[in-house]
Amino acid sequence: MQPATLPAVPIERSTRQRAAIRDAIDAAGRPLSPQEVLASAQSAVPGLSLATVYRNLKLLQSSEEISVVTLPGDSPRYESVRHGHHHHFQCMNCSRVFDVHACPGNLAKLAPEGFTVDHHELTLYGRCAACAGL
Amino acid sequence: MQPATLPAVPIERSTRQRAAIRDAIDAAGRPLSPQEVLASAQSAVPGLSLATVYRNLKLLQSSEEISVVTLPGDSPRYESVRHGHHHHFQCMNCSRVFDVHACPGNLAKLAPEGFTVDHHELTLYGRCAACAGL
DNA sequence: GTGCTAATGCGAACTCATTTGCAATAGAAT
DNA sequence: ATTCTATTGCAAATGAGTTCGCATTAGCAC
Repeated sequence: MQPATLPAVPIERSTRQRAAIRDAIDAAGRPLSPQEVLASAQSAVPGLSLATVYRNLKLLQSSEEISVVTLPGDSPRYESVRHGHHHHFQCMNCSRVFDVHACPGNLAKLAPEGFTVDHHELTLYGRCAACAGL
Repeated sequence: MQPATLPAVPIERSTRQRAAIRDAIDAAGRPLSPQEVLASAQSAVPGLSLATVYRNLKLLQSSEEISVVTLPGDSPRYESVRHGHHHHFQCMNCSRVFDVHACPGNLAKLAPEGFTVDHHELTLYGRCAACAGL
């Protein structure tokens, strides 16, 4: 099930924490888990807490700056909404998730008779460039 | 991450409960959640408990009779190993999962340079035949 | 600078799927 | 029928991820 898009709600104030979280996600170029966001944003704001990461992930979704990426059997990742339609690759060694800017397309015809297809998710599994030799 | 295939372990005894669980999954023709397995198998064994469903799902995996289906952002489903390589469709209305016996194929080339692709998962989302009109 | 209150950090609390301890039940070999 | 122990049902316990209460801090409008 895909999360319904929340109505865009303005964010009241700008804080160092929020900026660090937003920057971490924008800079990553791949979907980050809350833990990865925390680790990355803590280099800008050392005292940053995981609760604040979660609160801001929710706010940034509401303000339509980031979107959720759910992969099979794994907890959600977050990425900038800038990336258009694309898919994901998960490394079987390091578990990191990468963007795949390609799409087989025209998948609606794969569905059984009488089914309507709204969207799709494709996940590739294998070794990322860094883990390929291991 | 894909679960490693466990070494096949023989099941010791045959019980009404296990037979009902196996039958429910074989008859479904689509991946069932533990709750769905419970509901279906309870028509054969009214007193069946969810703990027994979980225990048998694990056993039937070990004996390589069923396999796990993990969908983005949802808990695992189970299906008979008989089905070969295929994909899934999840209804956005009733959340049920159906098999899609088709595959876009040749997805390895979608991955970034230096990445190796081992396997893939594709999930279609939309309305199943029963929910299409709603 | 002052005041208002959104936002934060902390730890406790919660959710929900799954697992486990234990006494009772029931396959199946004898 | 007897025995051995795998299996079951129940309820309590787990575990990972996420949320919440509350006192404190810090944007930002004035």
